[in-house]
Amino acid sequence: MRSEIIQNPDTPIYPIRTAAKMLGISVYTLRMYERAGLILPFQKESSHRLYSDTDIERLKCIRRAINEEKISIAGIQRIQALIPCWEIVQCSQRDRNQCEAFRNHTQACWTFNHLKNKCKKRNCRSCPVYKEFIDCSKIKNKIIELTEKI
Amino acid sequence: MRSEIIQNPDTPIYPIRTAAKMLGISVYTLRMYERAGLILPFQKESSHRLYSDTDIERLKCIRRAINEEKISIAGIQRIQALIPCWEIVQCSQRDRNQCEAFRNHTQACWTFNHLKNKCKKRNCRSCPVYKEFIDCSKIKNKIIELTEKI
DNA sequence: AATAATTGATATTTATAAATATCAATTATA
DNA sequence: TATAATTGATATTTATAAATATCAATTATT
Repeated sequence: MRSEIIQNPDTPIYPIRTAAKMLGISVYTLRMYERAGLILPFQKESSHRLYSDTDIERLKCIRRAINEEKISIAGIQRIQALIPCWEIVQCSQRDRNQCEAFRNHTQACWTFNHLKNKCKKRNCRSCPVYKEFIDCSKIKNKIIELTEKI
Repeated sequence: MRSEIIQNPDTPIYPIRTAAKMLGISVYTLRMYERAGLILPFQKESSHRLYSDTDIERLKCIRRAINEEKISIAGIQRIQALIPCWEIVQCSQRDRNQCEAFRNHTQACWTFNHLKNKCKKRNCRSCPVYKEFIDCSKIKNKIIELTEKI
């Protein structure tokens, strides 16, 4: 409430119950989405989750996809798996070969442990792959953009 | 039965009832998939549908996606909409500007009437965009391939 | 000190997509 | 000529995903 004017929308501020209330859903549902790899809330040292305004936006998007657009959770996972992360983070051929996410086509890259490639040091929550695709509907435009460079 | 040895798998031979039996589903379901734009069966001059062996394969894939992988029909539509058709058929900038499918991100290109661009003359059923993606899981590899050319 | 969040496994409810089935009049097939 | 496919709109059934809710022991927050 206090510093809302200067608040960065990416700052994790809402505890899970507050986030659930803002979205009109239960805490259980929020955790279900997290287990499915659709979201990546901020984890404090204490292991308590915190959600930012951007997280809330992302979640609204997910809710819309499920409830209005009738895409199942498994469907959203498959769509997110098509984000061309290897181009966004500029993976080398070696990085790709070492990357489980690169080979996979069922889950978003941020649901993997990147132990062997350049994403090892990266915090997925602040990675452009995660941040750029709050809205699933932007993936096609990204693919267009990347194939246009040729 | 007769010429099965020399039969091209793309030749439309099975009437809808036969196709339904081969898949263990009803004729209604088959038409539902068609209305959703997931398949494009051959239409005779008489307007009766005929399905090829390749169509049956495609349908098995769709069944697997729905029943085992738990992707909803709306989800499959969104995934198919991400096939980079503009690259496969080599659309010009002008073609793209004239193409409804290019702008869309909810349905596969073959569900549109291509009246104004190079696909106008094309029969989607024999188009490589349709033929190459019998299996949805191949889309990511295509995107990789196309972004690798750079 | 009281309230809230954590884990994970499981159970229940509810909402709805998917699948099947009508209808009837028409046309095509074998 | 009997059987099968066509249209489109609508209705019903059924299967299951999505959502909510348990549990209890532990830890964190305010």
